[in-house]
Amino acid sequence: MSLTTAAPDQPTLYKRIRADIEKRILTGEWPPGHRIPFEHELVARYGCSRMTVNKALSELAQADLIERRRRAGSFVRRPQHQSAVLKIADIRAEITALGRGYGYELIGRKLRTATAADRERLGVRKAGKVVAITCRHSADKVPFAVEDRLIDLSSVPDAATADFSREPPGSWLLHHVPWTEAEHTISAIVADDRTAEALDIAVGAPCLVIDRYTWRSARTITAVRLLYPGDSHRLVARFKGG
Amino acid sequence: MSLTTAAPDQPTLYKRIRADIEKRILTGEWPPGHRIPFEHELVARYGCSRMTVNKALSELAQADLIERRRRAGSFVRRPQHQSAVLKIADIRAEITALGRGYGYELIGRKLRTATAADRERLGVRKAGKVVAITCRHSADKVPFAVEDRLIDLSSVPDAATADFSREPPGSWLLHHVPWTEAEHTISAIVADDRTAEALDIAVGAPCLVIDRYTWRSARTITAVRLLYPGDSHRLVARFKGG
DNA sequence: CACGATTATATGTCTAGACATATAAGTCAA
DNA sequence: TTGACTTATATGTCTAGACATATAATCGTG
Repeated sequence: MSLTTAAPDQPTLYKRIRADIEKRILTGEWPPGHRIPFEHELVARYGCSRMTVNKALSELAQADLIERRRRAGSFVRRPQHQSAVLKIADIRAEITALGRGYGYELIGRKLRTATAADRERLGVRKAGKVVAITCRHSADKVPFAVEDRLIDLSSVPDAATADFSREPPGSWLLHHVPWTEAEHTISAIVADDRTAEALDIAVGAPCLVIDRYTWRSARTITAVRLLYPGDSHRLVARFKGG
Repeated sequence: MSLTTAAPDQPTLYKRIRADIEKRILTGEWPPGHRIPFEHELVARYGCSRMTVNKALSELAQADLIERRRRAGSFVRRPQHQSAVLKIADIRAEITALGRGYGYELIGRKLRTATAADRERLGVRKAGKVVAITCRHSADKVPFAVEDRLIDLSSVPDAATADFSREPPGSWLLHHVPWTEAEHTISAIVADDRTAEALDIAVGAPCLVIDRYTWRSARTITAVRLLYPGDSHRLVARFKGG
């Protein structure tokens, strides 16, 4: 072991500049609207080139913490309170992350020409073929969620022959259709007879509903409705901003 | 009007490079795991300096579309399906965005020393002062949501004297406490007597519940519970990734 | 063959310039 | 006072280099 103290593992300069400024914004020292120092002032303060401070400021602008205006300068933005990052994990991953045993059960699978209701659910015009799947996810043998899914076979032909009796359709799609976009709608209902039975809860008990509609470059892939017992399941979203 | 066609307003070079690569990833031409060309290859292809392609690749890495490994290269990442951006707007903004008339009504306001229940809800140890507020938001005179809020006065002393009879506490806090962090929990319940009356729905009807806990550099600010009629209100989240 | 040392290489960061461009601010005329 | 024109300036992008650093691949040795 050397006698000289090892230098603390300093982050790179541009990261330090970014962190310095971020701290002042987050603590309120530089409130919304405050003009942060010009690039050339930061260059002087940190003794580096403009590209270095530019990289720091560009990243802050990308994170929506500051707004950069030509000729005017860079300004602290007002907090962006309207968006939160909601973690919607794969159900299997969610359950195993809780340290519980994952169980999957296929309840029904039908291959059919899309009905009017199917077409509306998938948001398509043409009456192509679809697969309708109903299944149940459980944690330690206790029902965790029931899934009701429609897959558009004109976009994912392979789904017609996939074996969903072992593998959940969500996982299968994840590995066969990369980089989709999706829209989630969250609502609440009370359990009807069928739902109550599937989830092993009382009729009239609250259920949290997640409807997910997934597409890939303007092509519909799948529409899924997930029903969770409302008093047990909780979705947690964290975000930054007022 | 000139006879020469105006040049299309080209984006800058690094943006074009980024878009080119992004397109190949999103269309599946370069699937997850695919090694994208080395920086020096892109330099040759686009006839620019390395800093330019580096900027494009760095942004793709920041967006989690690619992973960069020293000595090995840059690789297309697997889709990050687990996070969605959930828009949780200010209720007033949400209602006016729907083109409906916003209404606000203060139901109750109490200033008290934190009870044990208050302390647990706020996640604090000490029994300081708090304000408890109950209010209702409506759209075109129809109840839209009821709010039940607790504000920690040791963090936000001004809230003790703020007038919440006209301004909703959410808006007030937004303008007085910038850049907080928050955690949302979403669940479902059925309406009890009081909730049913406040929302003008039937007892036993489903309600969507959002619990939001807000802090600022380790200091609790506020805890709020929002109750929405479950069959009418819908939260929409969009995201990218499988 | 297993394992440690060496080397090659792709990315990470940085510099000291350059020109482009949007726009705030100033100037001047109607 | 108002509107049109000019100018100054901060940011946006880019270059052609440089050295640092992590690590995949290779080489040597026991």
